[in-house]
Amino acid sequence: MELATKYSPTEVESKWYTYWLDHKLFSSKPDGREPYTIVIPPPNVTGVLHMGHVLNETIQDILVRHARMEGKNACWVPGTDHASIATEAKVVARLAKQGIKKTDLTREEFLKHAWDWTEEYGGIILKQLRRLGCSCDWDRTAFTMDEKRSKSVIKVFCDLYRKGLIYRGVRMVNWDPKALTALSDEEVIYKEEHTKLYYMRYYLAPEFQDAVGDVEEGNVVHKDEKGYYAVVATTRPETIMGDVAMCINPNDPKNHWLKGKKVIVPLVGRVIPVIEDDYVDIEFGTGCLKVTPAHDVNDYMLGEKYNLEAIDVFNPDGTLSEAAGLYVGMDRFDCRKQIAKDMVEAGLMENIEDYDNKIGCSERTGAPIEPRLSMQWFLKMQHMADIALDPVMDDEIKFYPVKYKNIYRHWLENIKDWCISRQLWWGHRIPAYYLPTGGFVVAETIEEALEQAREKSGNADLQLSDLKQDEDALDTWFSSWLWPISLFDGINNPNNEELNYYYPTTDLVTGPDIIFFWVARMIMAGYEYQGKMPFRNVYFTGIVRDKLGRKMSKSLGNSPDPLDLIDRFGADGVRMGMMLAAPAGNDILFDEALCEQGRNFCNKIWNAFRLVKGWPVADVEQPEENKSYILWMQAKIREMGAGIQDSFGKYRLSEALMDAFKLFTDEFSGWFLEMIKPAYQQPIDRKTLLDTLDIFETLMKVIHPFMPFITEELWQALSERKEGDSIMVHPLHIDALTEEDRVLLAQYEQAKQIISGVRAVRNSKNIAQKEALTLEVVSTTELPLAFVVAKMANLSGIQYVERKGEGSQSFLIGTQEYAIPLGNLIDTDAEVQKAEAEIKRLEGFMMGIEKKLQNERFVQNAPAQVVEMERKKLHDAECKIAALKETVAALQK
RNA sequence: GGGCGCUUAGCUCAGCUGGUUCAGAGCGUCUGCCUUACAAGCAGAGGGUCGGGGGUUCGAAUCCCUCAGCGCCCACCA
Repeated sequence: MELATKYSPTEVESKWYTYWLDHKLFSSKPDGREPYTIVIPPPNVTGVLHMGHVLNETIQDILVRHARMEGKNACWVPGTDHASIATEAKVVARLAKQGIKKTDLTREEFLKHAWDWTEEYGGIILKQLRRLGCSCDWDRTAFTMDEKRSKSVIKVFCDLYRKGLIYRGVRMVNWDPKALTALSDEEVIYKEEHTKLYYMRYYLAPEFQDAVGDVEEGNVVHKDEKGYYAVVATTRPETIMGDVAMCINPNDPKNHWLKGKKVIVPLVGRVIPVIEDDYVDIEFGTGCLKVTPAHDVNDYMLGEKYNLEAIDVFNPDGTLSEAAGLYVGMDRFDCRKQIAKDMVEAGLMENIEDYDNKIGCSERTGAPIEPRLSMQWFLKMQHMADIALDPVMDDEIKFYPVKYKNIYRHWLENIKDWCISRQLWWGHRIPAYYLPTGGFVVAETIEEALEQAREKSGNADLQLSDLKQDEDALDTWFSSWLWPISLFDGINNPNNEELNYYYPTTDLVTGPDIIFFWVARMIMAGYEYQGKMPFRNVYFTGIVRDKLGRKMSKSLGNSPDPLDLIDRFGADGVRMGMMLAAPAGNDILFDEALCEQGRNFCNKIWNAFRLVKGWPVADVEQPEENKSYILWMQAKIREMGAGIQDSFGKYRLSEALMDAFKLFTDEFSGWFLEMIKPAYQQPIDRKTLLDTLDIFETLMKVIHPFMPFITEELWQALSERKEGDSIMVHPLHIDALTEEDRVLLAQYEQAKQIISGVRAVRNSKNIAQKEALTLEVVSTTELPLAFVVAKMANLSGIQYVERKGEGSQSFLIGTQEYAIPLGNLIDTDAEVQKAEAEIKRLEGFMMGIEKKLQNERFVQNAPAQVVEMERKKLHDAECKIAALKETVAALQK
């Protein structure tokens, strides 16, 4: 059958993926083999595949398939994350389009919509992973909110509560006024913003106006016709309604005169005391700080310390509350403008300056965070940090690249308690139940809660309906942190067979952006609940950027659709394109041209296959040369195979791929196939063909982790295979390189250099490959691989001569001279010039070495072999110069 | 404001504990080839005083200091 000259991936890919699924080739069960386990970083259940996924999942698939080719029991567990904030926001937005407000729905009604949405869009991304070729054990597909995972989360919450690690309290938290929920510190992103610094006048209360009197040197006193006043600088004038004090540093000479005084909050008219605390930075602004305990963490701290009232002037949505008294109902930012305007008009604004400020924003909604006092649930983190730090610092868990160890340590050493409650419905509902008489109990089920409640209250008549469950849901990461355990049901069913076999998992592949959200917390949960690490290695990927280094974004339109790329270049091509650009830990500058290279490589493999399959076979004795070629190719595979294996061990996947690419393209296709290629219309002997097919098969296995589809296609076509058989269940064994291999490889290397030398002469003289040439070897020693050189350089003969003939163009490999008789094709002048230039260069080179060797300190201090090497270099250069001089002399005759 | 990392060919990067695997790879570029596997290919070639400056050393891309540029993480200066 005629095969097309171009490889077409589309049908091949869908054919084999279906085949793999039909024969459950990705499925894994505990057995006697060494396990290799990866749990997928669960993508958002409603997400769609983007380039970041392509990178991440390709790496995982390569690692999994590589482990499988090593004969390990590879298990890649897929799943999705309920992503509470993101999904709830999407559902809210969708309902809004239908004219439905979340507030008009009950919790149950809302959750019904959310589940509908999840079922409708959920799992799309998992389907897309199949297009990429991901070899996940799909029967294990999990969801962070499925029954087992939910039960695990609740169980862990109760356990931590019982251990006293979870507590409930009113704290200053990061409030997202758009999503209307509290966030953890990690969910706040600081953004540089150009804002204003407002200098506002706080007049002294009337009873202190006359008390100022004479002030000592160094005080900065403000006074106008309305009296004495202090100046406070703030970026947030809209919070003045919450001002309860003004604070100065006791050691600030310029504000000494304010000590013990009271001032009037501008516009508001409230009289507040001047307090003193050295928290205040003397250098900033005027050294006067307005204290708003309800709206700033530091002010809150001051409020606690000095027992000040906290006036919350905002509603949850960021509008001004009744408590503000002024501007009620206005948005906080509109209010800022308005208040500034009003204050200027009232003559209360001293000055307005431009100011660059960092604003904390919600990671999900982008809304500026409002520090807000509220009742929340927290997890104490010190204990968790204590158990999670050492394993990473001691390399029990290895990070690639290692630089993330430092970042990890810094975070753990400055850990703060984790706010785990979210004012959301989509998520795991907090298993706390409030009693009608006050207080609450925490239990895995409402029945247990009732029991506890009856005991706690001493009221045996309490009914289920008397209990009210906490309205809040848990932070999404409170379920993700259990993922490596909960996927094997290790929380509900401790010490089960699966858990004992697959846990700890082997590798985790993820982005450094979730090192605290997820990686660190999984390590905590791993040690807390299994007493063991959750994974042995963490491979941090880079961020996928466009080829100009810009982040991929919808607004820039620089983010290609992965499925479109797969359609155009094939999944194998896209995988290779992505990996070529992806050294570990570096950002990836993605360029479509790399996928083109991947596609071209597929085509190369395809055509090599066509060639090999097209040869007629003869049952004749295997020629000696062919034996040699095969021994060499096998040695080459052992040599480069070791390098590839080494790269895998260091997670340098782009290097492993590059080596596999070079092995196939240069060594196998460029050299080996050309060596064994029979003469025109001649058959190949059976033994050589079989050996070649065997080598081809080995190469397919080497490449398989990177390009699963084409390698399966060709592996299946290389010989008769049984139904259900696959390349992936035939492990790849590469023997270690032997001493004989090394000798043979060196000889072939030399032969290749001679061949390239001849080709270079051809090129410079425009001599076609078809035209056979004679090679003169200026030596009496025979070339060890003359037949290789003769075939590959198309030589009609090799002559061993004492000196090269007239009209021969020579070249040097090391110190050995070779020449090609060219008759009158030689451009004498040019050759002389070239030779003389080279002589000059070598003479300069020699001078440098001589100088070095004359330096006694060098000869004394440098290791003997280095000195010896220098002497050899000197000698070689002398030989080369001698040969070149002879050439010049001959040319000039 | 603290901490970390990066700067090597036109582009993307490799160069481990200083010395012939030290100046490399892939892509791109240039030249020549439609040679019966592949022009999505083959053969060959050019291209970098290893960010600047200083130091240590017999010897520095590699170690130290410093400057410049870029990037990341953390942090309550309102």
